Amino acid sequence: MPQRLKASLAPAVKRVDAPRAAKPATPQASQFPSTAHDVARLAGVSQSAVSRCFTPGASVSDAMRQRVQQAADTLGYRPNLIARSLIKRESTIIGVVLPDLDNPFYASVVGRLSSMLTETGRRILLFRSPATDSSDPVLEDVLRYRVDGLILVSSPLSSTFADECVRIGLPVVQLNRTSMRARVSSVVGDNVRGAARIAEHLLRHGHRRLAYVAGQDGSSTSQERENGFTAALRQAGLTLALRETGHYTQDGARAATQRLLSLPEPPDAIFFANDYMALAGLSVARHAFGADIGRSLSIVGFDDIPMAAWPEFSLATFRQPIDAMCARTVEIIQAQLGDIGVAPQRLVLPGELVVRGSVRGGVVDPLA
Amino acid sequence: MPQRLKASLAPAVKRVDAPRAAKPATPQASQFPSTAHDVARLAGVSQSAVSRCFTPGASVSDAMRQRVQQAADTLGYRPNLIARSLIKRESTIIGVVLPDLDNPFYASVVGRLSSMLTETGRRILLFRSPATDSSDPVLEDVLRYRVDGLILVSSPLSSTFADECVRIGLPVVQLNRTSMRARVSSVVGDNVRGAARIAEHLLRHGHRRLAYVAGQDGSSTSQERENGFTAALRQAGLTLALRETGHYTQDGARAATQRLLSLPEPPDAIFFANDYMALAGLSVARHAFGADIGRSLSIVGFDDIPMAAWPEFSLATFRQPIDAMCARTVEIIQAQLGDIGVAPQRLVLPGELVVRGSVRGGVVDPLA
DNA sequence: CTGAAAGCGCTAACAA
DNA sequence: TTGTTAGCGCTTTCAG
Repeated sequence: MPQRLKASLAPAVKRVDAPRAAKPATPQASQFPSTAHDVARLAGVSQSAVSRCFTPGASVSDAMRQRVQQAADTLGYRPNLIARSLIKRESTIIGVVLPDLDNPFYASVVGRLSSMLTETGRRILLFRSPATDSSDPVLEDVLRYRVDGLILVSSPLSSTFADECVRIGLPVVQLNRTSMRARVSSVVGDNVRGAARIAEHLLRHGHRRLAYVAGQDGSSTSQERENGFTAALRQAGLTLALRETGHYTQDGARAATQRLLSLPEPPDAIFFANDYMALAGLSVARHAFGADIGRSLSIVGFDDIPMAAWPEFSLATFRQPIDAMCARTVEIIQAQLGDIGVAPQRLVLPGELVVRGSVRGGVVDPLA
Repeated sequence: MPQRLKASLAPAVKRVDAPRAAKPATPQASQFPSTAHDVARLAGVSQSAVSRCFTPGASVSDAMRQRVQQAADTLGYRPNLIARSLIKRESTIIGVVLPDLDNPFYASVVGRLSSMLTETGRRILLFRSPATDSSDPVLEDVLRYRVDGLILVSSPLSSTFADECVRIGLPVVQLNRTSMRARVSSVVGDNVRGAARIAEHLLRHGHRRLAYVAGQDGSSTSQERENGFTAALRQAGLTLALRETGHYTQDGARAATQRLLSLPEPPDAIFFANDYMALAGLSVARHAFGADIGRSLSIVGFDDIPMAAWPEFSLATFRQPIDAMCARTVEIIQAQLGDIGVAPQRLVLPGELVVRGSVRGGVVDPLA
């Protein structure tokens, strides 16, 4: 609501109860939200009394509360949280930065975070981090809003920026990503172990020519999964045969799959850095290359998004404990909110290998 | 950043340049964001000069700009948008209310809205509307944040609340939903026509026992689609054979599909109120009932989310112009922001029937 | 219990 | 061009 008629500034002499800017004759026409002052005037009480009536633990007489309540109702008064946060130094809004809402995993994360944060009266202010560039400019922007906390979903964080957040006492949590250098809390699934479990399963079922489709180079998540995967291969005396990057997009995954399967010696198993890519890859492999998924070609993802379980895909994957991850994230924010300077936590939550029909040895859906 | 040490309030005598609250000895420990005042002091200029340096069109000398810039840099100063919005009466934040981020259509909408709004420096404050109850309590909450505009994605809006928004001059747009009574702008696809096109196609290909799986009763979108569908049937001398409600959820859609296909005389075609439900329904029909999709049973959705085109589903649908819908929505917000009291618009954007393999007469993917 | 007054960090007249 | 000043709407001492 920008262009409110500018009230002609009062002269140097202070005028208590100065009349507000002239309002249009028609009362229903563009008015503006009424203020505590308006309510106070109507109720014939002080403005601070009004404030108290809207403050949980304040001591107000019943009579006062009545008067104020009624005046507030007739004026449609709603406390201005912007003004409140200025003085309370607490905005009740949490900045959430994420790369992409099209990935169901992220969408689900945001939904859960929103629900959980709402329980303590907080809201999400949404920001998108650029896929490739540094997200520092975005974060710079977030800070201007004086958010109470910052959650970076799968988004990068420079250590200088992390330091800045520490300096100003802003709780920050990286979710589904970490930074080696940045001294901030993070909550991630057990990427190394999960990827190793996947590799072991693949090896156990006779796969020898394995490919990895990375997400974004530079993403800790993708790197850890790759590390866990290749480490397990190494342990078996093997190496990663092929490697592509899908940029965490479905287009990227399709292109990567196409390149892999067009090779003279294509892989006999592909591990994608997440389900979102794996689904796209699986689909292309099956329909564009006629691959016999789960037999001549095994496909595995990571996350266990709902669609992975659909019989159309029956995608083997490593389940991330998404609920727990979100819960822990919110808890860390709360904890740091209450007690500044608590040491940053780096949580690694266990997941679970989910073997399905897209890999050898997987349970084929009896209904398929 | 709540518990800044409360500065002991200054005595009645006004003290210019009053010292701030004592800061911890360790400068890197919990400090707080520096203010324009801090910068001014360090640079040896007035606080308003600092403000000017961060105001695009202000007249500031180069010397001044230099001094201030440097001081600001060393202090890591960032203008407090909360404070700014208080005086500018403009928060640069847009409230977005939506029921569910799990539906890819909504997720995509939010992503696009976010991108488009970001171009004019606005951010999204996210709210979830309850699926069933009135969303008025949520909206009540939104208003406390003094958002510059309000976008309701597929969410209900009472006329009393709509009036309230008009009264306070808040731009509101309903996206993918309308209210008969509420006097607010809305942007929707051509639900009636789209549904009619779907019915016509189905009838033309010999279907006679048609079912509709509604979204949410009370949702204008679901109702319009049903109306368009049944109207087209009526025109052909038919009526809707069966009707279920899927509550816009995949579980609901699966249950509805199960009920329909368990009937002694199951439908030969099912029209789901959106793709999100249709995909789930299609999957269940195929795998749990062995339905021959696109032959003995046709399935159609609405929206044309990306997955509908995947060969696994090849879901026939009516494409909603999601980009245009988001763009129009943002434009309306902008327009009302600039000129209060413009008449509410009710846009109905044309869509396009997308015939695919899930219906008779559909193109079967050659690669399938 | 209530009101007066100060001020959160900022912008915007206005005067110099 | 720059500094002074008066608030934006609210919370919070501090008196009474």
